[in-house]
Amino acid sequence: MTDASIRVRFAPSPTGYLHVGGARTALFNWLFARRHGGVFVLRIEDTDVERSSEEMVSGILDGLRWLGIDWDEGPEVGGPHGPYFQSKRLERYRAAAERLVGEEHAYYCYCNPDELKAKREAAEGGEGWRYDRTCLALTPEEVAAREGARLPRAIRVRVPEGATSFTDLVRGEITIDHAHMEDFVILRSDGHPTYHLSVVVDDIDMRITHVVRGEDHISNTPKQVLLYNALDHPLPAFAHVPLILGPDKRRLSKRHGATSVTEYQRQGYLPEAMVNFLALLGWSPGDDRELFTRDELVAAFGLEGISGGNAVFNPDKLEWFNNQHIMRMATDELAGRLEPLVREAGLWHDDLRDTQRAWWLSLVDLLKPRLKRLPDVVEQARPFLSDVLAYDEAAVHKYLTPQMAGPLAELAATLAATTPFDAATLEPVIRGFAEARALKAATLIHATRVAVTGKAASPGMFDTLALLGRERSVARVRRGAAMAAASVPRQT
RNA sequence: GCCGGUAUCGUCUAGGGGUUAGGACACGUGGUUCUCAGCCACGGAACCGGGGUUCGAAUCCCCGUACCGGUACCA
Repeated sequence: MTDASIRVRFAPSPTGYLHVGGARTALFNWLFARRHGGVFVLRIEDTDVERSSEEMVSGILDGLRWLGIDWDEGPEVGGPHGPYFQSKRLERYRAAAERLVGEEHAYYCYCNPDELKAKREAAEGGEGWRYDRTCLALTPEEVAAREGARLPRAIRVRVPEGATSFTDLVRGEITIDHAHMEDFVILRSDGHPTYHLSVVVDDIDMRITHVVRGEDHISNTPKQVLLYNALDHPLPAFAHVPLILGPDKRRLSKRHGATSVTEYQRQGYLPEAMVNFLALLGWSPGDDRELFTRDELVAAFGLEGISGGNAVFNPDKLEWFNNQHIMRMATDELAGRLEPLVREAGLWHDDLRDTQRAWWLSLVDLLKPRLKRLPDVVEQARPFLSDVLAYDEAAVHKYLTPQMAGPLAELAATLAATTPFDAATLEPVIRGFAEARALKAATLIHATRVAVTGKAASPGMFDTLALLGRERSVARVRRGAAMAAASVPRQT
């Protein structure tokens, strides 16, 4: 088949928000489609009416959009093989199920679900029990009686003797003996299809060529293969990707902390970083590259690179990716993403958009390598954006000592006279100033830092002063001098 | 229980019949330096166990073990 004919899909069930596992599956499908110039379909599997909801659908769409995973067919964009909500395709499933009954690949089952459940539980340990085919053995009279009594009926597949094999692109050939497969329900008595039916009917209708999904579906695949065969339709290619686990190697769940993409968005992760990180969870380009742009991922992606084992979600590495992507992002773009956060913190003023724009960009540049997450900008930019300094008590005590009062006061005067007020000019001036007073430059700089930022850590002092400007620098150093003079020497 | 899958540093992984088993995160130590971050260098750290095949197994095969998944009128 040609590349352009490749069609893949992501088919989430809207019973929760988009979690990282689903996002990773969506990403693999999307990367595969984009790599081959194929089509990426988004389909909502909302046949479980009890657990599905509209809000969840929009949450999932938002999550995908945030990650930059766009779909060629699906909700909101439509497409030639819609509708893309399973709840709107019920007739398709019913027709398929009835067809299978007509062709004797399936049969009606009038068994009461509660009774079946009881039988199941009554069986040895409740495990391994298979449907006893009560309804397959029904005589025409018995069937007529049940129909006459208007008993609700489900449709079950008549699983033949034998075994089913299929080739998984990640794991090779997989075979399962039908002895371990019961006559599974494909249409519930309420007329809704079960997953096995709807997924197969839709994948056929939507011309899906490659089914790329989580490993949790691997055991279900033989059932679906049976359905493809019964429906007389060729199989798509299957690729089952490993699952994402928590640090305890258990399947990632809420108790491991944040599991929804929205949560990571909220915490200040870049979608670029999330995508990069997720792509490398269970997939490898085959070489030593780690940092990828979206386009580079598209160019490098292939199903062959998917590994077999499950992968533990490592938040430390995600954070590293985030910092790396922040550093690589164009300053003006980063500034744009930072703005809402700064605004929210009450530190924004509109001059930063026009007259002060260059200054704001310089600040962002300075902070770039220091941001692990976007919100880190608030505390780090605060000394630059506000004149209300929150002095770190320990830092004040350590560096704004009485003996620094004099030097700081003099430094303020020196700064007031330094021109131009830029880092290159300030550095020799300040170092010379310290030397002239037999002070270690470091000592003076530390004191100046606390005076000017209130903290023990900040960007380089000369850059900091330059960015602050002469006026604010002088005022803050003066104030620092006063604080130093007023501080009580450590008693020992 | 039964069925299926997986197994390389703590974690993500590359590799794969003969390699000093490579990279990344994290960690540790240095360096750059005014602090922090970043950056650079260095370091510790792995082929689940047992059999077999082979001149040679971490790699191929079998068994075991562990873990994950499935075993529904959930998806």
